[in-house]
Amino acid sequence: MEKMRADARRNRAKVLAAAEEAFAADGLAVPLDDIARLAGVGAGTVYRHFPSKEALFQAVVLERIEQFAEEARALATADNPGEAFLDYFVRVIKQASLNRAICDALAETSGHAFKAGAGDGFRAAYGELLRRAQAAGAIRKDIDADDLRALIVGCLAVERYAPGSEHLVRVVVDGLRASAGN
Amino acid sequence: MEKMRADARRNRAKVLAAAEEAFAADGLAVPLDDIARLAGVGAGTVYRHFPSKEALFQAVVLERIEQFAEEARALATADNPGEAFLDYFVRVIKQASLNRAICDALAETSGHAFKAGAGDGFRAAYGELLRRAQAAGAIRKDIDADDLRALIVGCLAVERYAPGSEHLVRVVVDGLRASAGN
DNA sequence: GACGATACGGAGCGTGCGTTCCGGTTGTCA
DNA sequence: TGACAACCGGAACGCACGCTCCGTATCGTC
Repeated sequence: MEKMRADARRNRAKVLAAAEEAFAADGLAVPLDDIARLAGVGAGTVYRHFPSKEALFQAVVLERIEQFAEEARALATADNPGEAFLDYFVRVIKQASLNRAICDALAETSGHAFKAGAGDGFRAAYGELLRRAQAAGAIRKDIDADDLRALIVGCLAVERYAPGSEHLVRVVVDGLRASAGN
Repeated sequence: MEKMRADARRNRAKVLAAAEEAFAADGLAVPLDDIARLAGVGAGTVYRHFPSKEALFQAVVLERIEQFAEEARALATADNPGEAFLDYFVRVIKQASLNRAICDALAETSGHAFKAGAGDGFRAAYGELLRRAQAAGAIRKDIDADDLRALIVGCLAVERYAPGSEHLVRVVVDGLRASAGN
């Protein structure tokens, strides 16, 4: 991984960049040949660097998910936990809706992808944000971190079905406030 | 359609029944050969009765959608428009979440399916329910019928990601109440 | 019962995609 | 600079699926 030949390292980077772009545009559905062509590389070269299309997808996506986790951790000490949480919730949805790779990754149910602890940092981070907002009395208490992820997936589906309708996310946000149900 | 041979009519019914079951279980993704086998019929026979897999899917799904529309029309004169609307909203989601064919049909974006007026009865029916509930001051006024459909699609995504979590639908329901945002 | 029309079944075609294989090329190091 | 190992490209394989084709079986009718 470090003592790679120069061209190998170069090609690996090109593949990653191409995959990032292609997956962002069309999600996991993009054919691997398209990624290879976009990278200016043969399909075999992709497989020399990544054991499968799925692995390449995860390599691209995990980095981005980790960015989300980082953002969440930075907000963990915010003055207003309720605001911080809701802003974060909305921002994640807005960002993810611009990137089909992230959508597909978050919606991944079968678990064969991020089961092995990957993405857990993300979960822990927004879970903490949620807990603080609930403790501050800003967010209803009958939901947990997993529920939240499900809601994010749902909002992404809404955004995909009716692009650019942020007021629908606001419906969910209003439903999350403590004043609503619970 | 009427002067069909007896076996043809029989096989058509068998195909429809099999398709209903298979699509309900796995949505549009189910291979057509599976439907044929389940119906005890060759693939060619399916194509004699339906020009394409998509057409068969619509034949199965439209009937069901029309049931939803009927239900909505029956509720249009209910005493409490707010309650009637929300109950209907929840019931549609609950029913649809048990049937992947319906989920796929409702989430259909590309429009090549129900564009030609099909399913418009459904839209009109729940639109009317929504309008009455809004007029009664029970539901926020910044959403329309299309928004509602998007929310249904979102709730179905939630239900698919986290099966059996009805309290998440309640989050959306609470967000829809007039007391929430608007 | 026999004949024409109609319908049936399932093998086969075309396509798209993930993955593998291998002859040729290129980087690296002595 | 020569030689070996690492690497590359892209043709080819296997598989799945939508759809078609055609020899055969079945139905309706006289």
